[in-house]
Amino acid sequence: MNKQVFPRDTEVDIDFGEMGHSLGLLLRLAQIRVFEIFFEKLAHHGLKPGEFTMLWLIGLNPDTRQGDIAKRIRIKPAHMTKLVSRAVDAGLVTRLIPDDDRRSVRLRLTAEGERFVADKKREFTTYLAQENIGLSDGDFAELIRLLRVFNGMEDPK
Amino acid sequence: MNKQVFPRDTEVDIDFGEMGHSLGLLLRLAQIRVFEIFFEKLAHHGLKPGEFTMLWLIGLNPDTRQGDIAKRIRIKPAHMTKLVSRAVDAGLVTRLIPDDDRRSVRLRLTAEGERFVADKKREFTTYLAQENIGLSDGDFAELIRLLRVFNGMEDPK
DNA sequence: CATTTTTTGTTTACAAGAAAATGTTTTCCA
DNA sequence: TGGAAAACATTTTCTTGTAAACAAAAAATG
Repeated sequence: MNKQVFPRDTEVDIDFGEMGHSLGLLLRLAQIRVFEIFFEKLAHHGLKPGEFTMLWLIGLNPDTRQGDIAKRIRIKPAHMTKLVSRAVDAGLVTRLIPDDDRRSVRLRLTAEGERFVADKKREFTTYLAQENIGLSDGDFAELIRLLRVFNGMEDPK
Repeated sequence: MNKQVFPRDTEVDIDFGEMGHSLGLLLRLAQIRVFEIFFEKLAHHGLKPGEFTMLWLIGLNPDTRQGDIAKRIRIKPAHMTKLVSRAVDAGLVTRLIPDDDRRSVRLRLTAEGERFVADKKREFTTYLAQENIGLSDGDFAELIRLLRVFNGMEDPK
């Protein structure tokens, strides 16, 4: 139930020195941790985090240009093309090329895509259960808040 | 100096919904942000974050097995081999194969490597100056603390 | 001891993602 | 208007990192 928080493997006891407080390194380690939990709990859906996020955003913002979606989640246009193609192939998304600007591509979920996102939504937003993260509710909320400020998504309180 | 007068950067105002509080997404966005600042300020050294971190750890923990270093910073053995080879080619690191266990590879910095790390250390630990991150000193410290707890590197206060 | 199993690192094949080049369509402006 | 520039998405090419197979050495086992 209460997973071990620190001794992940055979503790090798290597000194990080000041690097142990490097934001870049800490973010990387945290992200790997989240990935592990994600795949451990949600791998059976055959989706990767970014893929679900994209579907989610398309669902919330139908008929948005794919480039705008990409910009928002910081993925490159080239990569976005691939993700969208796969989602289209999977029957979850459709492309619409509007007549008033035939350069752009607008996206929306298919009926199946809507169903897919609705079905999975709960699981994908709650896979980080408290027992896995070693943070109190308050600390968890504070971590989210600070990251949001850092990312310019929220004003400091 | 201020905003563009012309319709630049058409901020498209895309709704994240609950995803805007997803730890995974927030970590990813934060990491991209840190990378950008890193390359903006330190690209001229021709080093990537992970490469410097590896040198740093070898310096602090001489004669450690390369696999143990890799484990600590969560990079895969295959990738570690490449990083070490490059560092050896660059004359910054030497491999030692101890007689008592000839499977393992121990690493240490060369004199040049020591000099390199010492020279760059300050810049690599302070590139995230306050103007760049939008967090107060207190919030920044708290963010570091929470990430350390999340990563099992520190007990909750 | 002899042989099986485990540990450790390397090599090879591949996938994810980014940069650069390309092809359209639209906008700008002389 | 008509040509140049910009906006978008895609295709191609490259880098980075991973997984899987492999090789060498050490430990375990009977």
